[in-house]
Amino acid sequence: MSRAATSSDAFNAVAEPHRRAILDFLATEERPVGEVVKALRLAQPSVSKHLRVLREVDLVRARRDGRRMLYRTNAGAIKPLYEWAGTFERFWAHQLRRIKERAETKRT
Amino acid sequence: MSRAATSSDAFNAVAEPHRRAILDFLATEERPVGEVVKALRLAQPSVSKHLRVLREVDLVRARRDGRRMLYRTNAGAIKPLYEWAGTFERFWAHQLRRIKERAETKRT
DNA sequence: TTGACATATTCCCATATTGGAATATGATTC
DNA sequence: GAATCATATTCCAATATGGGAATATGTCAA
Repeated sequence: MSRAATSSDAFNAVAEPHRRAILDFLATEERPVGEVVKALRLAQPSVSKHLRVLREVDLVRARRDGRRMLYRTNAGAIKPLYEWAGTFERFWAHQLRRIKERAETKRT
Repeated sequence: MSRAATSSDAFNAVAEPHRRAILDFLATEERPVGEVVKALRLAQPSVSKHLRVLREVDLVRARRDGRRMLYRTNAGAIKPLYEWAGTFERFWAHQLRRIKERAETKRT
């Protein structure tokens, strides 16, 4: 084994800037692939591939609509990420406090 | 150009599970590399490499203490991630509401 | 200075990843 | 069924990544 087992999880999926853009774009309403292509100015296969990655970790969901596929962001799948990051909130709050205190001390 | 320019940002850095573990471990207090090695049971060079990546995006900070280097998580650098994820909060809230409403409807 | 300890870097390998081009699949309409 | 539209998949090339082993660098102690 030469690399960590492909942890295809939400963290991995959102590491790619284009994929974050896609999630943003599909957050408000479902849209066909073609619109993502136009909006993000990416090649169609590229978009399909990103959507596949996102779908595999349930960050987007899809349904067929005639010849089109409608995708939308499944915001719930972003929550774990939000929660992980949130566990650090108290630390950055402390940091701010410390900085403030240091400023006070200097001024005094 | 065959790959997206190495977007070495916080999103990328935290995509790696070991690096998230390191951030968790270094969140409460600064510690030398050796302790990270022991705690996470990784090889020392591996840890040094991960720390380098984390340091390059300011997710950890380091200072020398004699022969040791003391690292600690810079929680503030996680904030952008938290905020990006947070922009989806209202969507997952809506989803929950929708699900609840659907349940109500069925029951009625 | 030498030796020991702590950490960082380099080299190599295997695998993963992204984009582009070409092609395949699915669904609709005629 | 044939043509067409929309999307997905495959193949390829270039590059990135992580682990392991070996080695380099930096710091302290004697």
